[in-house]
Amino acid sequence: MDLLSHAFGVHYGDLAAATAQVGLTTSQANTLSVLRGGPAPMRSLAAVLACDASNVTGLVDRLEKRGLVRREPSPVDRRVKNVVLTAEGERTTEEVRGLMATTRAGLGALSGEDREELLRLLTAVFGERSGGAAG
Amino acid sequence: MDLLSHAFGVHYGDLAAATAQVGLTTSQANTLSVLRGGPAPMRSLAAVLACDASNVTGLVDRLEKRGLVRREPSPVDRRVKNVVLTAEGERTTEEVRGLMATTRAGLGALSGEDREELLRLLTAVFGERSGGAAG
DNA sequence: TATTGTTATACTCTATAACTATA
DNA sequence: TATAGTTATAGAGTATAACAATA
Repeated sequence: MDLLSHAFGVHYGDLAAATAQVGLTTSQANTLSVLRGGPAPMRSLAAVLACDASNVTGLVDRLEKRGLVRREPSPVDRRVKNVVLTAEGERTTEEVRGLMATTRAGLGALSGEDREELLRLLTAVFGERSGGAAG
Repeated sequence: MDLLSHAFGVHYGDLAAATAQVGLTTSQANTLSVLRGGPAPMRSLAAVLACDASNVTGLVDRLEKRGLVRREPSPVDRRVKNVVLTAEGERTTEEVRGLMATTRAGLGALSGEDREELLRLLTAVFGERSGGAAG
């Protein structure tokens, strides 16, 4: 358990460094990561991000101000606003993913077998991965 | 990598839930966790927690206000204040550890062999664990 | 009536810069 | 001069409560 905590701490450091490198917070990067799966209403974002809806307003405000996302009115429900990645938002999202993929050298050093084994064990403990929600 | 992010997200949720259950934030719990290894000057805390020293002031302020830690003047350097866990601080720290140990059912369901294997792989990727710093 | 998104408010975390007491 | 801790300030994340528009 202590080892798990340590691993998570290291990973969080990796993530914070990668996102800071493109001028984002981890929450902002996480939001972009969710939107990589397609547009989502504010309310859905709040559910996936496991935070209050009022929080998403500010989060999207800041991302929108940087031109990374865009609010679009829903064609079917005038209460709803869909949040969409802009072209620059997509680019930035992939940039963070690229940084994360190359940061942790130890992961690349694993043999194919070991990597599969790690995947199996993590899935057994933490369940299936669903979207791209990073944390 | 997506799987790693997912696992970390789940683990962070576990940690946030466990700490919230005793009325702490993850940063506060993390601070207590570090102090479990013994008293530490404000400056050392900042180094271990990887944050600015000014930050630690507020962090310790709030923990002290709740009676979980205590500031003690260093006998050898009058500039230094050592932060020490109080009895209640120790109790709370162990409570969080207990909650974390029992929360993730999948971990307990692993065989002894699998657990050793997971330990080996995580160490290979993220390095040795040092203290009890959770994150 | 219920739901979506927003605003107002408050607390925590975080960093930078300036300050004090001490070394 | 340099270091330890604090304070002032600011921005970001977070939650609760109240609100307008829409369903």
